[in-house]
Amino acid sequence: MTSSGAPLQAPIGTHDVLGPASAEWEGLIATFAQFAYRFGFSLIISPLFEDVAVFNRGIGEQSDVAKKEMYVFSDRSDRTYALRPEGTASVVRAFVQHQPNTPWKAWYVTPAFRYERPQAGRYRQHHQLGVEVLGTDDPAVDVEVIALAWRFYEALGLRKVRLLINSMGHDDCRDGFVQLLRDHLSSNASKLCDEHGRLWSENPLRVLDCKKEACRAVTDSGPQLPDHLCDECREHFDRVLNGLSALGISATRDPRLVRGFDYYTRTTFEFVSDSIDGAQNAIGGGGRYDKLAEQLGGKPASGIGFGSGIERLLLARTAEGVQQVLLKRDLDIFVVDTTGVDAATPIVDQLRRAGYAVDRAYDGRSMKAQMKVADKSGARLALLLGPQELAGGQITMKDLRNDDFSNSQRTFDLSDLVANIAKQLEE
RNA sequence: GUGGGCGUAGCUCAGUUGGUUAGAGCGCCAGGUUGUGGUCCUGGAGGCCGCGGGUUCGACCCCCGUCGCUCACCCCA
Repeated sequence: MTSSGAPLQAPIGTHDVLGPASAEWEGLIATFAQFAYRFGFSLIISPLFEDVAVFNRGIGEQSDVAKKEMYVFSDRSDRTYALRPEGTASVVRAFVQHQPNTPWKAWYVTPAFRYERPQAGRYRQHHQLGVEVLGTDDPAVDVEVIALAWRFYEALGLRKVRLLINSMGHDDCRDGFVQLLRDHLSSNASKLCDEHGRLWSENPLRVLDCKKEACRAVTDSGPQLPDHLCDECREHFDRVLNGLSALGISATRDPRLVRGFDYYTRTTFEFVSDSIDGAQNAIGGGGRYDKLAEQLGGKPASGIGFGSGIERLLLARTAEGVQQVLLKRDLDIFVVDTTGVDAATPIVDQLRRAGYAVDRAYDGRSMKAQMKVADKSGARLALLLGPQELAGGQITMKDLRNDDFSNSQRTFDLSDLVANIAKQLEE
């Protein structure tokens, strides 16, 4: 279990994002930032690790994540921290700590860590982007948060996404339902699947989520969550459903949808991609958490949010064959210098200060070699500096996208450089 | 935590019933006379064949272990 001798590599279940993949990531994140901005959210950056209590009290000590998937560690002063396993708890902790004016709308993009066996669409470090709204329980906010996710997925080109939605109820009605469910499970415990036959009493709601036939049969015949909502919760849920419907967002009610964290109340929802085979088809999810701020030691404040896994969004995009380019980051100019006196450096600096994206070759390679690099860089223009140009105070500009080699370049005085480039790039 | 598949150059992969200097394509580097890219041609660099042990005269190939990758179960993003 040591790393001695073996070549260093990224830890199990983690990966480096580089090359074309990083451009896709950059585009995805930029797109989300744009949507968050349009919807009135501001970016929040909070610590990657928190006092372990933030997560234990947040997502629930009985949840699988808290029990066996968290990266917990002690620092040199023996404080116990955990790497964030999800995005919401930290944001709510920050809300409690700083007490910003409400409603408070924050968006984030962050790594999340869970100690699990990796497989397709599941990693020990994955990345989420999401939003949280605190300080209001207006159903219009539920609708807005879901709509943000929905419109974002649309912008990514995803078409095979389904929205599943449920209401967990609030305090009393939820607790009442759990009691009924507990009674039902208790008298049918022998019929449950192996795992839940043993564990149902720890967290009865989880049994609803079990996909095994045995558990399904038992829960089908038992109490149903939607039948036990109080009048207020029912009205809230109806307003959410109506609001979505008014926006043309179709939601499928799923009474079994309880989600993995204990903090959810009322609205819960999940986005699944029908293009992804296998179990990792949830590309996003979220819900309302009206007690979480209190659980983290703050004043009562309602909240709702959603998070989406970047890796799974990309998986879904690939599965759907989406070719859409989200972000173009082509270079404007590539500078080739064969003068031997590094004439490129001040030119490159001048052009970058003028706002152009500029790169150059290094190591004094041959003009042919530098031109090949220029070609591969994707730059629109190449600037050539050789002994001839140097002697005459000139520079040669070549349009790399012009197929006609003989007519693709011209030489002019260095003092006319920026003006000529501006003109050329306009075309 | 449990099970299946796989680990040969930077990447994708060949490698004949175990037999001598381990190959290809792509990429990379250098050339193809006079300072110029995308096609083409030539040459070159680059591999403890994941790691350790075993069987054998001899192992990339067979056996065991180990590490890693991958897929699935569980759960989730």
